[in-house]
Amino acid sequence: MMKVTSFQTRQSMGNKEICILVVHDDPIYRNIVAKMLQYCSHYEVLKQTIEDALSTIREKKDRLNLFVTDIHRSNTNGFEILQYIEKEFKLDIMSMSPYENRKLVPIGLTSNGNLYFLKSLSVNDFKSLWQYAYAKERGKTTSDQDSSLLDENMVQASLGNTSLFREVARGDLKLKRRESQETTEQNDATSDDSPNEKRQRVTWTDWMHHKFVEAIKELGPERAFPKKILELMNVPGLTRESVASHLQKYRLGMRRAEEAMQSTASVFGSKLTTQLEQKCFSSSHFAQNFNSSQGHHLYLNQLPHSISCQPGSIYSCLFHPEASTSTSNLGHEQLLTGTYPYGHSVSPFDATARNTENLYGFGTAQSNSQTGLGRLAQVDSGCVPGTQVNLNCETGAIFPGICNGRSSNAVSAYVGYRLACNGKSIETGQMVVSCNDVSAGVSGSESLVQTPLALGNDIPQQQPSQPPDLSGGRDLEDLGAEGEVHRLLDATGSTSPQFFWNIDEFLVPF
DNA sequence: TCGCATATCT
DNA sequence: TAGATATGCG
Repeated sequence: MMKVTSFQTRQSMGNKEICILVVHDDPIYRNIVAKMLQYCSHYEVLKQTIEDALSTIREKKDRLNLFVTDIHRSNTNGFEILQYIEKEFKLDIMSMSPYENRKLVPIGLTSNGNLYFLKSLSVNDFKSLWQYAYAKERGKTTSDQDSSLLDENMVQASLGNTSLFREVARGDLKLKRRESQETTEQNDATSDDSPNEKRQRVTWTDWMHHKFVEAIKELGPERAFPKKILELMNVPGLTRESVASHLQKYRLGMRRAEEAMQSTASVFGSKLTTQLEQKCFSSSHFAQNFNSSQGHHLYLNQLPHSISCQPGSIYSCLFHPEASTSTSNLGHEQLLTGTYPYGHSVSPFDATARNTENLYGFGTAQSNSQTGLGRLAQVDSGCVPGTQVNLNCETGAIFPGICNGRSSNAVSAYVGYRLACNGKSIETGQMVVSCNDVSAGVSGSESLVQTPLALGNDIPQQQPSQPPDLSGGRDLEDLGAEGEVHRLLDATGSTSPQFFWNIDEFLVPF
């Protein structure tokens, strides 16, 4: 696959340079966007108000490759402008919205082959924009094949958190692929066009890996050979060698996973889980909470970091409500695990449903799946190795003390956590969880607000002490499961990041 | 053509 | 620098 760098671009394009026009009424925003584009692409970037832009477009029509604007414009209707420019000048348009309004996506994408960003552009988006312009330009002059792959690279690189855009863009890509495939069917995409040239490095995007996994599923593990996978994947330009290489890595990951699962199962599955469960279930508060039809449960949506996801790895998270105000009965330390399948984060609850499908089964009792306690789950086979996955741990009944608090005051707790991968600590930290009185019978009144880190004043004064330093990656086995629990129980105080969470958004009734 | 070891790249 | 990807060989 063609990997675009500015050097290559300049070479391949000869004297022709990319020209991008940024149009925005706000001069500050205009300057920022233009500067970013210039910084990332080194190509000519013009910045103008819409009034000037129209004449510029007329003037430089042949040189312009990309038109960047904002559909939320104060004075003018952004969509009308898009339509006008597209019709008149047949330009590629990149539109964006500062608001995450999904309803606007289809409108933003009505233009032919355009991009739409749900949110304002990020640095990564900028880095990709000029590649898009380049790919488009190149598509005009050369075969569609490379540019279609480039398009996807760009899409991948520019995604950020805009998952909806990902879907839409991919749909668009698929269409393009189909079209280009029809026209280039005769050309064998896997053959080298120039024998002595080094093969371009393939970037295995989420999308490609997904197809790869789908192909393996279809063929079955025994018959999943590179050639067959390649055929099923049907990705122009992809070679059998690349697939073979990817398959090798994939199998290696699976093998490691199996081993890890076995060793981790023995540690977590028996000793630690049992011990913790006994503690939790012996608590009357916990039982009350658990039996409540309202099910007051706090969910920590996203731990304050993401992890590098490996297929088959088992991630676990041990929580410890460290301290609280007004509310007694904290101190349940519980083991919680999450499952992180392809492209998503799912809760332990989801994992139950998915377990039979594409996750490796992992022995958990029914009670576990309901509470989220003691669950161990595995990254499913479709997980893209090395991708950053947001940990999305639901703590479920982790904080029964808080949830069943009798106090009319807001309550909060410091929660220490230790993340482990395959039994090995990968991070420790803590966060603050707080909510209003949610004593029995009151539901939905929880009000946790995610607070920017900078607002230090909003962080309750009561400071826990230092959490244990487990960052050295010691094995659970080294410490012994019991020892590990005690270390966490000792966790106190820190200046590390603290978070509030809006649990209303994440409350899921049983 | 496959799978593995290892080189190369990023 | 490690992890991702390419390459060479039986």
